Amino acid sequence: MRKTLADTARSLFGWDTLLPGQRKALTAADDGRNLLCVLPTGYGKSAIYQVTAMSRPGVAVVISPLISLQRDQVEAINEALGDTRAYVLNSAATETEIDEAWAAAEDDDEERRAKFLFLAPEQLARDDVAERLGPLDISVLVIDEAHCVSTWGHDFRPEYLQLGARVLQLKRPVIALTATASPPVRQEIVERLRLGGAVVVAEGFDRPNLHLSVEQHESERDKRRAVLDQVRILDGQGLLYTATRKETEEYAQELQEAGLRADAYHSGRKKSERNALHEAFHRGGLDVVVATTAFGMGIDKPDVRFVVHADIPDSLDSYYQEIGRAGRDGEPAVVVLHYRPEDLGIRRYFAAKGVDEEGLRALFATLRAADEPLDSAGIREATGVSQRKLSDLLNQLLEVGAVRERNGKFRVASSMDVDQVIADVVDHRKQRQEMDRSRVDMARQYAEQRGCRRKFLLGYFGEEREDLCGTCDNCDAGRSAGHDDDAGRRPFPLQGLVRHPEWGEGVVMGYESDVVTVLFEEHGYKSLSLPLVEEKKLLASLE
DNA sequence: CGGTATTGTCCTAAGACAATACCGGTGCATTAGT
Repeated sequence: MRKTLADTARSLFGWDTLLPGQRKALTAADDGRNLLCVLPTGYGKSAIYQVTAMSRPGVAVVISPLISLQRDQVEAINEALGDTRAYVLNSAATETEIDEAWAAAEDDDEERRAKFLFLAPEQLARDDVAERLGPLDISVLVIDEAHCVSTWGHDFRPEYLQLGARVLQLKRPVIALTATASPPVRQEIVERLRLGGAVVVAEGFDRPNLHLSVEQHESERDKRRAVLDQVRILDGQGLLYTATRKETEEYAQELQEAGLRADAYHSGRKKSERNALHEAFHRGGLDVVVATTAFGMGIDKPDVRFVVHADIPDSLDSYYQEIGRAGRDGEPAVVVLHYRPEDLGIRRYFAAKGVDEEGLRALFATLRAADEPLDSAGIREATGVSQRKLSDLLNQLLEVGAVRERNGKFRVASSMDVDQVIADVVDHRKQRQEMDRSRVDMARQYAEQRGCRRKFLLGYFGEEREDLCGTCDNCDAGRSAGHDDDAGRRPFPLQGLVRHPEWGEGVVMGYESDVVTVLFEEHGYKSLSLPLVEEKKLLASLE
């Protein structure tokens, strides 16, 4: 380890020794390599980019998804440094604050110059912001919560998919950070962010202090009663996740009536109420927060004693992230999923997204009619669509190769037929939907799992584990051992490449009993019966 | 896709059941109107 890095780590964070993952990550960053860190919260992820930024000249540009997180991080950094060197650029900042941030970033004096500039991807997507950042001495480009590229970029926050273009423009090394990313999500992050030659550091998925279990229910009524009874008796503070806002309110009310300090959290509540709830939960003033997926990022309360799900999440990526908020102090914590197969419906519904054919045609026509490549401001002027909508449409056209981007300017790829483009986009959407639904299927497999749940979960994240965990419901009941007995038959290596006559190429993700799960690039996760695979020679190894 | 609320149907009437409509998650930024 280079002396300066070790010194910075010690003086800034009091780290005398570095964990292996930190050492590897810091060394790669110090060498100017692109870096993707998949490390659990509490592992010191933020410190990795902060140490890197402090040990070299220039300003670190940090992309962070939530304005409230940006503010918290800026305050934490400035307090640690005893000086104002971190700034935000977002819509919540006043004009004066934004002017100050730019002035600090552009300051000639290295001693006074900003060391950190926090912004949301929507800001970086703006042409004027990118142009102003261009000439700056940027030390490193940081993408925090990088899994958002994959989970939000495709529809919800399309500017996440445009980060890759900015990475190429700014030509600076990137540090991407996340606490959760299964192997295919890692691959997508690296590809979308254009992290050529990236060093991937992924460690510490197992959380042995979390006890995992699933309770299956026949009717909605039975499930509700079981969830309420359970949350009532669980010790300590915890989280109850539900699929809808309405459910959060209903559960919260019932729990209040049962005498618990409970409150509902979802994005429909007022900012002030959300902040108050956050604060109350942190200082121990609430027994349980009943929440949608809105509650999560930025929570680092160490002593969350339970995470109960009243509805199954849309993927194991989400599930792992949500249960990962329990037991960060290393003390035992309880993790329970209440499952009804019917609950998968709403997840499949959310996984379906339509295509705005009219919008695509209009945008394509505008680009085709232009004499020269247009930037997004130019396109908006010509079409009148919002930045958000434009980003979404552009993503879809870029994805199928109908439009090309260079230095923030867009042009139509030559000789593309409009109807063909639309058909391609629709095709792509279908593929994406198939992938998302297959992720729901993997969550279902976890719920219906009869073997060791931890083994299954870790396998999903690419961590093979031989022994049974002994701290899940199936291990407790002695089911796991019998179930995984014949796990010896493994005709294809884990993570090995295979080909299926219908689904094409895929990667072997795991074995369970006599079923092999393969992730196909274009069709998502598929589980195949091994006897059938062998009889019909359905998979060919490409190793 | 499934749950829930609303409307429709049966015809002695009221209430039971069926058919139908509607709704559902994440946040940035921006803007209109107090």
